Amino acid sequence: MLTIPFEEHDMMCEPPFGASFPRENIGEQRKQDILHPVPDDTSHSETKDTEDENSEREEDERDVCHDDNEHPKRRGPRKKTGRAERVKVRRHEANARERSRMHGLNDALEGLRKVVPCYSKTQKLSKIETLRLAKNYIWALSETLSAGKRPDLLSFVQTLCKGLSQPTTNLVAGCLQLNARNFVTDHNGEVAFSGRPTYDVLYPYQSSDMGTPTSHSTGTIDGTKTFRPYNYQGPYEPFYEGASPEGGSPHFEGPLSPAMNFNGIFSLKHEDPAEYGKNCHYGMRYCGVPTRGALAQNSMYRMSPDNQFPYDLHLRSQSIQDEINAPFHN
DNA sequence: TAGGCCATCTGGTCCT
DNA sequence: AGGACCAGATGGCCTA
Repeated sequence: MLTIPFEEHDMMCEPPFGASFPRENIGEQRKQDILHPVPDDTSHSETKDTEDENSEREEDERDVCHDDNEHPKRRGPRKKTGRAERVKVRRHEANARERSRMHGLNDALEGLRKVVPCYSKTQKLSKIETLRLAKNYIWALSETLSAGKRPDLLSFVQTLCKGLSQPTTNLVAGCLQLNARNFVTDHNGEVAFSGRPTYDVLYPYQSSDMGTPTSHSTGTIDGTKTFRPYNYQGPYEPFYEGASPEGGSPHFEGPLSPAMNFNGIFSLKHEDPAEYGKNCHYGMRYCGVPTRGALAQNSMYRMSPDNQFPYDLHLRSQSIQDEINAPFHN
């Protein structure tokens, strides 16, 4: 606890150490101190803690103490103490830099949280889970691109949840409107699906019957839908034969495709509406929102018959929606 | 209360 | 010398 303000250093530049000297460089507070000096006796009642707190300024003040001829004042035995204080000052500065650095790191991590499939302001992913999910997400998207066809949702989710804790798995599944109870993370971090397939719920428009939607995106997995038997040999399976997100990068045949704009591929189910559109260009439950260039005739992303996104699309603005819909009106 | 997560401090190492 | 980066230690907070 401070017992006195930072006035102790005055003694270093005033008698008996030397005569008066120019004070052009002192701050406003310093000037105030000069105008309203602290009684001398207070400096003698200073505690050790106070000395520590004052050390930084004291050291700086010593450095600028000069006599009228600009010669450094004699510091005598205080020099050793000053060196120690200098070290302490540097330590404080290093601590501040370290804090700042970690804040920057955390800011970047927060940015990462906002672009991985599951983001919630109220239920934040931990740092490690954010990194794991991001890695899995990149992996899953890479697999999708390399497979060149619509991803199998459950495989996709399994990939996303690989190595994640059960709570995070639940959160991801919840964000995708899947029944979290159906995804169980075992002790190896593998995610097993133990429920009914939800394929049709989230892929209402099959490639073979694009014009005959079988369900609506807002359907629930427990609803009375006609489910297509889940095929675990999804597009990722070949890559999981000895490979996984825990291993190396997926094998790509031929040149890598330019990254598609998957920003906002998943909805932010737990996010406040106000934040919903702010963090993603296009928020949706489960639907890639390719950019103009990415959406081709053979796109893996299926459209409803009226060329509108079938998956409960939430757009940040009408202009964005227009931008998305534009390619499909051509 | 134990365990997980986090922020912060701290000392060491490497680099400029 | 000083800054960036890293990892270990520590204590606080929260939750099951």
